[in-house]
Amino acid sequence: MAHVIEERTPKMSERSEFRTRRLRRNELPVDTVELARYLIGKTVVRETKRGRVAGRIVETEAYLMGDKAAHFYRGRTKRNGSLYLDRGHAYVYFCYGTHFMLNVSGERAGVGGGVLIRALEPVEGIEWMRRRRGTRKLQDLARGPGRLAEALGITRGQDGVDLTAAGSELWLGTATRATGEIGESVRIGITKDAQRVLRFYERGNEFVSGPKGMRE
DNA sequence: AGTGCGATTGACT
DNA sequence: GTCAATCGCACTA
Repeated sequence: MAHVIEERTPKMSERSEFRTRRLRRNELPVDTVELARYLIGKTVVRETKRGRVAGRIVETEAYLMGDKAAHFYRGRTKRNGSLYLDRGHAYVYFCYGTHFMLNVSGERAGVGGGVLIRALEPVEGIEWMRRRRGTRKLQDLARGPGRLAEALGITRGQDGVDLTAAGSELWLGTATRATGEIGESVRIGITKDAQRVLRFYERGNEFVSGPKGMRE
């Protein structure tokens, strides 16, 4: 078995010496909008047999009760049930017949609320992200909700996973470094309740999705 | 049982 | 800039 030894010094984003710890449920705000802000700078970690893939959250959107753009606007259904689990559970939605999207439930059990994770700054397992995504370009690995899910190998199989449970295959971790200033804007790609300011992102971060004006 | 469409992406003019 | 891909699900009947 031949091994290729990387001789150059890895870039900061490729080092796996960062430290992160699984967030406990009682550390998560009990409010979807607060959670959407809180999650900026935190990590999403995916554990597989092959190893760990992780990224730093740089963009989120909140979906609330009474919000026409929310998947649970018309009530609880077979598909959206995970959005009614206690805060910190995964809701994975299959969209356009091609992409999965990762959300984190944001309220107490029985109340609907979700935070869509829209973009990650790759932190660990970058070679695995490249293989899953079929591109080398660091900026395109997890910039956008569909890309992010693909990079982490997330499918409906992860729907309902408790992101705070010990040993879960997918979890939320503490920040690996200081979080920058948080910007706000309207949400991307929706048509109903489109004027509401419920998108949050780390200002100036190159891994945030959307046009230039929505990243600064 | 049939239908319309969506919290996107990548390829192409 | 435009546009097709491609599927499950919720809604109508």
